[in-house]
Amino acid sequence: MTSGSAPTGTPRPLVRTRFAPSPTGYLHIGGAWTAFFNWLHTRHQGGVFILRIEDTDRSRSTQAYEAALLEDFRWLGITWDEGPDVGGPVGPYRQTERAHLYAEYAQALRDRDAAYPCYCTPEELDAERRQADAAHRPHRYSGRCRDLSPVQRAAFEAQGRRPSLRLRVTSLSEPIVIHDIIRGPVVFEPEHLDDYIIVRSDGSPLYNFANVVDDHLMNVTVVIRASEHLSNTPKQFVMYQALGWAPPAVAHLPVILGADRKKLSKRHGDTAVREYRDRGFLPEAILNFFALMAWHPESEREVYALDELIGGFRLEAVGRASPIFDLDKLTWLNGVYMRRLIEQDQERVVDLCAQILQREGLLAGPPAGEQRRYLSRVIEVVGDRLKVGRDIVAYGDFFFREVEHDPAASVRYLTPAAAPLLAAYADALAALDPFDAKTIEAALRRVCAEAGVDARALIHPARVALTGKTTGPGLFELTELLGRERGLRRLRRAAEEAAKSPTA
RNA sequence: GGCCCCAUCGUCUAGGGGACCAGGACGCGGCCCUCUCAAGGCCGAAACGGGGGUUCGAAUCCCCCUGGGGCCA
Repeated sequence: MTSGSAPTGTPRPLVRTRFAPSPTGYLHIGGAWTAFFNWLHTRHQGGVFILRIEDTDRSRSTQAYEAALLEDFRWLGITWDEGPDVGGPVGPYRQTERAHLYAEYAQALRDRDAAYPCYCTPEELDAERRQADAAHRPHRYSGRCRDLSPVQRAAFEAQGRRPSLRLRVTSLSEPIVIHDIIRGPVVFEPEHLDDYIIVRSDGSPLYNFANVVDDHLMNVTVVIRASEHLSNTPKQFVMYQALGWAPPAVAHLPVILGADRKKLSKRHGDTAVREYRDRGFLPEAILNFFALMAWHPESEREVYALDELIGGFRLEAVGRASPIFDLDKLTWLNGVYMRRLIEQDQERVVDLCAQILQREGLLAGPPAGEQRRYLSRVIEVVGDRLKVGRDIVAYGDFFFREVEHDPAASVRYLTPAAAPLLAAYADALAALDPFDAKTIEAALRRVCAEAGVDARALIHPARVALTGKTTGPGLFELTELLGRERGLRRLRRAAEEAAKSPTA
């Protein structure tokens, strides 16, 4: 920034957004997507993105999950400017460390009589609800504690009752209109609101209260969150009024659905970002894929660099309909990025595959030296079959362990007719010099020509012999990499097996 | 059950009154390439949920219905 430049006119208010996860599990695809749209909008506007930890549910929140959350965001490349680890001017950034603030504003509301203590027991409230149900009326709190006298309150206290705190919702006849950036005006009739609890009898604040206090104190200017919170918005709107604060702008994103059109959950398979990481997905592919749900950048392309996404992002243009999570498309996109990476930054692919191979028990530890070069060659040979990291196992496991013949492949190709061909081929390879893809191919074709058979009659059995499968990398390349010794052993073993195989 | 949201190919989407007998992508099918599988190339099937309006004209605007979803209970 140039120090000499004079500011002109009113300074543009800085955009401040936040993502506020609960550390009760691993980062969810839906949460990551929501955070990403927050992040895109903020980076587009040159604003500040805040990470706030909503850990008020102490029974389910853990430090381990919080650490995992931060780790997953870092892995994705979603960075925050203020948060529990980096701090910031409006901290702390963990709700459990902000208890004094909720207490302070709860007291302020009480002092102003905008909130009142409610002594109803769960049983009494339950009875109210059942009555409403029986009468087929929507249940709202009766408000029986709304106008208790000091004497009545003292009497309840004397009984040992601990009050919760309820917001006195001034029942205006005016509808509440939320101007949602994505959805436009959304109207809520006030009679559906009741005096809701903002602090439990144990003193812990409820979501709609803590959230409002935090967003306001953290100067959040736009709340971008999933539309499952849309019905909470009028409650919060009333809260802002009670506190005398101006509410932030809101934008409600649609909810990501599974193939059955239900909210994406564990039933649909992997929903944690971490699981995709473990399967060998690339963060840049995931973000690119995220950008294609409920939004689409400019042109008729699917692949976008991150700075293009930031440059072109428009919150108002985000779709209102819920997208279905399409794993096929993510996998395809990951393949696009993987192929590019093999060309441009193979070391990253090596690291990715190494981790997966270790987890599968196919590598003892992080590969170094000769082993690393070998893995690198395996990746080249597997080539564009590698769409996700895990494919290294599906296509290249035989490079790291003994072959196991797939039964169906064995029945089909390791036949008595193939046995002499495999044996002859093994003999030919034994004498080969040099031992490379080119000479290997020539040797195979020679064996077939001498036997008067099509090359396929040997190629397919040889692949099964060497890899155990009917699909995979080119036979000659993989044979070269496997090496003469292992190649001969596998071919001869397969030749024996084929000779003993019953004729079809 | 109450409140709210949503609706273009199977899926992600473009489109915002005439440019649309609706474009792109994934997936699917066929062909080419080829030692298989991928990748790549070419071709193809595939959608405006229904009904009323408004308008000279509606995928686009309005209403109703239907369907789906979310929240609360």
